[in-house]
Amino acid sequence: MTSNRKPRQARRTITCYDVAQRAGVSQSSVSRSFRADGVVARATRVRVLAAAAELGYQPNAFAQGLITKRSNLVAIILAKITNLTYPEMLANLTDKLSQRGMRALLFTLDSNAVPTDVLEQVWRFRVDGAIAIAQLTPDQIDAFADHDTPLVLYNRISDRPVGSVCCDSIRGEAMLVDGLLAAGHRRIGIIAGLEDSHVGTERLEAALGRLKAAGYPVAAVARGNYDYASGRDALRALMAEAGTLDAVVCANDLMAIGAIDAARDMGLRVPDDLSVVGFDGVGAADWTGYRLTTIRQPVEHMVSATVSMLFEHISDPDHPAERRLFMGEFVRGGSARIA
Amino acid sequence: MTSNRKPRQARRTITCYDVAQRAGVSQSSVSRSFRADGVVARATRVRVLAAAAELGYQPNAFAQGLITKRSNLVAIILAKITNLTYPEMLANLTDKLSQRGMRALLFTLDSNAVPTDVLEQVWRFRVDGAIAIAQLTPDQIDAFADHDTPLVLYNRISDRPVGSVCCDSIRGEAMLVDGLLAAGHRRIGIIAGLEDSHVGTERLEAALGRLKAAGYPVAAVARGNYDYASGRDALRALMAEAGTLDAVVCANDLMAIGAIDAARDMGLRVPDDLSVVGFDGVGAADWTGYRLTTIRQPVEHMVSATVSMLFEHISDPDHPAERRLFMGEFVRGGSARIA
DNA sequence: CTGTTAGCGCTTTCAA
DNA sequence: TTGAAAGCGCTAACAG
Repeated sequence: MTSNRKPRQARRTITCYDVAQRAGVSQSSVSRSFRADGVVARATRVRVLAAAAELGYQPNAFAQGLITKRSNLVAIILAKITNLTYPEMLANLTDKLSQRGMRALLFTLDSNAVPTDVLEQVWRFRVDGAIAIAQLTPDQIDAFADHDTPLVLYNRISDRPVGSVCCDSIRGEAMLVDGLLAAGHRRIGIIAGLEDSHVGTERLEAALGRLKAAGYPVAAVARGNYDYASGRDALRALMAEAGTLDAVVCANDLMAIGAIDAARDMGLRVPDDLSVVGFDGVGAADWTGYRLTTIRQPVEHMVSATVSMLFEHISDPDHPAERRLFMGEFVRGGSARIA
Repeated sequence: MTSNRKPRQARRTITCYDVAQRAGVSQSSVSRSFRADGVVARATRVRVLAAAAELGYQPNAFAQGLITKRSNLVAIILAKITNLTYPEMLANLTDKLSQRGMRALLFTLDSNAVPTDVLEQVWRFRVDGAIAIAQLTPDQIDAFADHDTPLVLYNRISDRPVGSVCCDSIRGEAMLVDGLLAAGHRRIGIIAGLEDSHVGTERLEAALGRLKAAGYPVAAVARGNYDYASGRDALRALMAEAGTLDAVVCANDLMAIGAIDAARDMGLRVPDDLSVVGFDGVGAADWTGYRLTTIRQPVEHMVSATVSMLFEHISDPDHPAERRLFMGEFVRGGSARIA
């Protein structure tokens, strides 16, 4: 009585030797047939590809990577995936990467900071490049240079020499604040983002500066963490502090939406009693319940730019670090009285 | 005059031989020191690790994978990333995977169907397992078996033997429909999802069946594609077709929110004039502007189950296919008159 | 406990 | 245009 257990690994892993044998060529011809630039007779390639198809052969990316020293992997280091503009961004990104033959190795982070063990994994996989949507320390950025790994920051900058693609917070906030002032708003509050985030501080500074320059300094400032509930809470705090307010400038759309709901809860009409503006242009900003006045980030273009920039660095390691700053699109919406 | 161009690759890639030399041990001792189960004298390991740290050495995952035949990679095949419950899910997923030493190789898809070239890449990278949040054909599922690659479906099922983790649409819809009926609703419309999606058909069937069984067949059905705008449009179509309606059952929250906004646009009060229920329990469902009555998927538990199941298959290839069905949580909300 | 040795599956000279 | 041969950086027997 023999056991019934069917043998594991009956189907031995198929290598290029199997294909070579079946096609009646050498193993190196198989290799050549699979590379676009491989020098092979057309007939040979056809025969090899046919044999490969019959066998269900796929080249082993690990063996390839080991010898060519190209992994065809790009690390995506993503903080706080809850931001509603990220899903769109991520899909776009993996799409653009795969168009260039690259796969996305995804790392998500709880916080904005990047733990060491994440970078350790990045090094182990010898990624060809990395895109960070998270805050890297200067040392960490230098580590990328040390590892000859091109890096591009998305909506972040650094004083280290590193490429970055951002949406212009300063001009965006300026448009918003100027519009509010021009429409006669005078007592303006701000719901700021986190202190440890680049856009957080930049958007706050921009709004503050613009208000001050106009001679109508900010009436009150509250901080949120970019989510809906924090926007709601921040609005209440703001009203409690300032007593009355004409308008509120929010560091992102989600908090702006929270602020609108809080204002309505307090019996305020938006925009009649209170104007609210956001930033980002997420999907929900368009909903008829909010029709948010905001700055829409040109996500597609920014992602394209990020990927192009990364590839420039991959193909030319001496390519100088560059910053690309995209202007956001003003979305009039209906949540603010703006001329 | 020598050129100033600093030599590329000055910093030759560091291998375990470099570490071995520096630590004064053999190369295999370096290898052992880096594996948790490696048999080495404590002192040796300390010396090796110190040398490695000084040199900035990290084991090459490709060389490791080539020889061990374990890539430590899990493919995540994700359709339609726009669904608002996915960001939460994705972050959760990569997190749980990395706790088990696995990295996420992310593939995003435009449609619900999975193109061949995506699977081709999955094979090339010899992933240790895969999680599909996308519709695979029976043949494609068989291909995973042929490649000895464990697979778990998330919120999808198949008649092929494959593991899956789902939220119970049938009992969820039943709770919703029963609640509506018990509260006296009689003319009930449905906004269904796409026909090619598993939850789409299942939720529709469940709601239809429950209504029919109760003796109050559906008043009207419209289809949407799960996004906000399609929910809005579907509600208008529904009202045009049915004339008047007590309640609308929507296949997901985003469409339910669109439906609420459309109803309000038509001057209907929710829930006084029209009850609206959704499904999923996304973040926006909680917003005070909507307070959606819905079924919340236990995303965290579902993700945990998915990852556990995947690892059971990875560690025991003979582990039988299993379906795990999680009950969603009824969220009373305020968008429906339910006892 | 440690070193030696033989590959993992592929790319890439180098000759033929 | 093709094949032979030498590794890429590592793991895993196998002796010692």
